[in-house]
Amino acid sequence: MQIERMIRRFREAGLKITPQRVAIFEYLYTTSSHPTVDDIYAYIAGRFPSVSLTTVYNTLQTMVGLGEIEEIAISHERRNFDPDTRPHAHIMCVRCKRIEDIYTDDLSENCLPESVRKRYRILGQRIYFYGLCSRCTTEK
Amino acid sequence: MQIERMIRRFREAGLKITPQRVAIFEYLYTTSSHPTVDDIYAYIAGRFPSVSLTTVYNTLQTMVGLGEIEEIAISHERRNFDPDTRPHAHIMCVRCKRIEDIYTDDLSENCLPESVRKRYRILGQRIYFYGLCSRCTTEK
DNA sequence: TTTTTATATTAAAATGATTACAAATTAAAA
DNA sequence: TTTTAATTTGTAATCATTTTAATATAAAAA
Ligand SMILES: [Mn+2]
Ligand SMILES: [Mn+2]
Ligand SMILES: [Zn+2]
Ligand SMILES: [Zn+2]
Repeated sequence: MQIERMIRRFREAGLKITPQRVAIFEYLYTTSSHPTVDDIYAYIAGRFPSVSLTTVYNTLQTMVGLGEIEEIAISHERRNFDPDTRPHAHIMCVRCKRIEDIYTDDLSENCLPESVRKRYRILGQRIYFYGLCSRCTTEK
Repeated sequence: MQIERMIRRFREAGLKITPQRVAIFEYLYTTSSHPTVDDIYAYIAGRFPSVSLTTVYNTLQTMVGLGEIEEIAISHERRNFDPDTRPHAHIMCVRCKRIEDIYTDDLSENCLPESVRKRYRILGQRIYFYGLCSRCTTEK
C-alpha cells in the first residue's frame, strides 16, 4: 500500500518514522483530491492537537525531494500537492477552485520543437486548464 | 504600437492615463522576457523615485482584468507577467529560473476528453516545461 | 530493557509578498 | 481655471512560509 511504501522510502533515506509523518501519509493517500498545506494541517491537527505547521511544511518538502509527491502550481493563491506522480494534466474551476485530474499523453515529444529540446535537459512538464465547472455555471 | 493600444484600452475603460501607468506599459512592451513585480518596480522606480509598489500591483491587476497581460504560474516562488497573450507554452530552467516562450498548437482540442469538456466552460490553458538550460548544465 | 544520540517536533519570531487603508495628489471634465 | 473623482503614495495589516533554538523522541547501541 502507498503508506507502507512511504514508510519504507523514509526508512531507506535514514529518516525517522513519526506519528505525525504517518498521519500525513495517510491523509495524502486516502484523499483523492489535491490538498493544500492547510487542508493537511487541519486533518493532522484533528489527531495531534499540538502538531506544528512547520512539521507539515517539512514533511511535504521532504516528500517532494524524494519525488513521491508533486507540487501543483496551477494557482498563485494556493499551493496544492499531488500524491499521484504519474504524468497527468489538471483542470481547475476558477470559481470554486476544485482541481480535477486529466490523463493525457506525454507532450514533451510532440510539443517541444527540436530547437528547444536540444538546449534543455527536460525534467518535467505541467499542463493546466482553467474553466467554470457545471456546478458553478448554474449557480447564481 | 502596443503602448498606444494600452492607452486606448485604459481610456475606453474610463481609467486615467498617468505617467506611472505609461511607464509600466513601456516596460512591459519593450522587454521580451516575463518580468516579476519587482522587475517592473525596479524599472519604474528608476524613472519615478517615489513610485509605490502598490501602484505597480494595481496597474498589473487592472491589465490582467482587461485581458491585456497574463499571469504565469510556472513557479510558486515568483509571479511572472506576460504581455504576449497569444496562446503559447513556456519552459523554465529550474536553476537560473529563466523563462522562454514556446509556440505550440492549442491543446484543448486533442487533450481534453469529451467527458471533461462537456462539464466545463474552458477559459484558458497553461503549459509549462521544466528543465536545465545548456548554460546551467555546463556550469559547475 | 535501559541508555544514548541524532533527528524531529514544537513554539515563537523573522521574513517576504501582497493587500488594505486613509491622506495627499492629479488627470481630465466642466 | 476650477472642480471632482480617480489615482498615487506611504504606512500598516495580513498571510504564507522559513528560521531558530529549546524540547522531545525514534531507533540504535549497550
Ligand atoms: Mn492530480
Ligand atoms: Mn510568454
Ligand atoms: Zn466550480
Ligand atoms: Zn539555467
